[in-house]
Amino acid sequence: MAIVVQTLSEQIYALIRDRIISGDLPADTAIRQDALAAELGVSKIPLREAFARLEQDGLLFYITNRGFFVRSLSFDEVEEVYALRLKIEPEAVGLASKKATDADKKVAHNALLALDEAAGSDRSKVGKMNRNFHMALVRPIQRQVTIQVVERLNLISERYVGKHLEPAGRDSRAHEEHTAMYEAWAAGQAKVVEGMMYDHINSTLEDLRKQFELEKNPAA
Amino acid sequence: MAIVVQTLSEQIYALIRDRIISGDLPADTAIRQDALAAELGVSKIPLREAFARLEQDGLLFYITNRGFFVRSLSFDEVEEVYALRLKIEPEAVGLASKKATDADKKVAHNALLALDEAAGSDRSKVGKMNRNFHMALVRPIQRQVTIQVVERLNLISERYVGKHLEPAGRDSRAHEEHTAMYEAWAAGQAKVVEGMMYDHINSTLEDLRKQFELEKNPAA
DNA sequence: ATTCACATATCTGTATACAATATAATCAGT
DNA sequence: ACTGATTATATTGTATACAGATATGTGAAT
Repeated sequence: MAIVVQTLSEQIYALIRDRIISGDLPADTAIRQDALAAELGVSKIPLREAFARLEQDGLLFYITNRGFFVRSLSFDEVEEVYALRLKIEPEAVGLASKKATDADKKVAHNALLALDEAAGSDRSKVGKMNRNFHMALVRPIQRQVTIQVVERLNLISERYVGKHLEPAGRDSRAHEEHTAMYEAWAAGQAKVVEGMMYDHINSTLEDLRKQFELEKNPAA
Repeated sequence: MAIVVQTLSEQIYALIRDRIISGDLPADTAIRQDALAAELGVSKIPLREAFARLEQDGLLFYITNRGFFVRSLSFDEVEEVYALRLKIEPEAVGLASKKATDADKKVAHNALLALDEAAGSDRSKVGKMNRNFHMALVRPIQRQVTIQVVERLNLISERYVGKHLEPAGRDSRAHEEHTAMYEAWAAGQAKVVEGMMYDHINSTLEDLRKQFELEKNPAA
C-alpha cells in the first residue's frame, strides 16, 4: 500500500470536487467560506486554495468580492465537453495502449474490477470508478498535459452522467464495452481500442442527448 | 475603458505566470514563498492561491512539504501540446468565425494591430500579444471549457516559442499568416480559416522541431 | 564515505484581526 | 405602498503572528 502524503488543501480539493460532481452543492450559489471551513474544521487558507484549483478546473466560477460559485449545468456544455473528449481521448487511449507496462495493465484491470464491483453494490461510486478506469487507460501515455486535460473533461462529464443517466440498460452495455476495451487495450491494439473508445464516448453522448430531449419534452 | 476589479490573488497569478513564461523563474527550483511574498509585498495567502492555479495550469508542479516548482521544458511536451492544439484550435477558430459579432471582430483586429506594433517595438511583448490574438479568434465560440483549454495550451506553447524561436524570417511570415487568417475569420469563412490555422500552428511546430534538432546537434 | 545527531530553513496550517465590498434592513419622502 | 437613501450586518480578501511538521544542511564519530 503506497502511502501518499496529502496536504489538507489537496484533501479539501478532492472533497469539494466530489460534492460538486455529485450535485451536493447547489449551482449558482456562493459557497460560504466560513461556514464550510467551520464544517470541515479547517481554516480559510487551504479552503481557498482548493477553490482556486476548482475554478481552474472549470467546476467553479468566481466573482470578485462575492466568492466562488458552482458552475451550472447546461446542454451546451455537454456538447462542448464531449466534442473535446471525442477529439482527444480515443487517440490518447490508443497511444497509451502501446506504452502500457504490465504494471499499468494491472492497475487498469483492477480499476475495471472496482468499477464492476461498484456497479453491483455502491452506485454512488460508479461515477468515480468509471473515471478511474478511463484514466487508467490514458495514464500510460505519459503526457502530462494530455492526462490533465482528459481528466478535467472526464470530471465535467461525470456531473452530467451522474445527474441525468440512470443505469437501466446502460450498465450491461457499458460493462461489455469496458471489458472489450480493456482487452483490446491490454493487447496493445491501438487502432481497435481507439475506435471502441470513440464509440463508447459517443454512445454516452447520445444517451445524454436523448435524456435532455426527454426532460425538455416529457412524454405524456 | 472597462474597469476590472481584480483581487491580489489574480494579479499575482498573472504576474508569476508571465515570469514563468518569460523564463524569468528557473525550472525545477522551488519558489521560495516567503521571499517572493516579501518581494511583492504581499502575504502568502494570495500567493499560494496563485500557485495553486498555476499548478492546475500545468506551469508549476508541486511536491508536498517542499513547495511549488516551475515545470521544466521538454521537447516531448512540445509535441504533446502542439498535437492537442492541432486537434482543437483550428476547428474552434472556424466555429468562432461563424459566431463572431462586429464587436468581436473589432477586438480581434485590435489584437492584430497590437501584435504588429509589439513585433516592431517591444519584442518582449510579442508572445503575449500573439496569444491575445489567437484567443481573440477563439473567444467568440462561447464555449468556456474549450476557451480555457486552448488558452492553457497557448500559455505552455509560449514558453517554447519565446525561448527557442528567434524572430528572423519568422516575423514576416507570421505577420502574413495572421493577417490572412484574420481576413478569412472576419469574413466568416470557417473552413478557410480552419485550414490556415492548422498550417499556422503546424509551421510553428516545425520551426520548434528544427530548432530543437539544431540545439541537439549544433552545426559546426 | 557513511551514518547519526542536531540546528536551521521552509512549508503547511491555525487563529485572529481588519479593511473593503456586498447584501439586507431600516427609514424618509413622495 | 412604493422608491430611494441610509445604516447595519455579513462576507470576502488580505495581513500578521505563531506553531507543528518536514526538509535541508552541517559537523562529529565511526
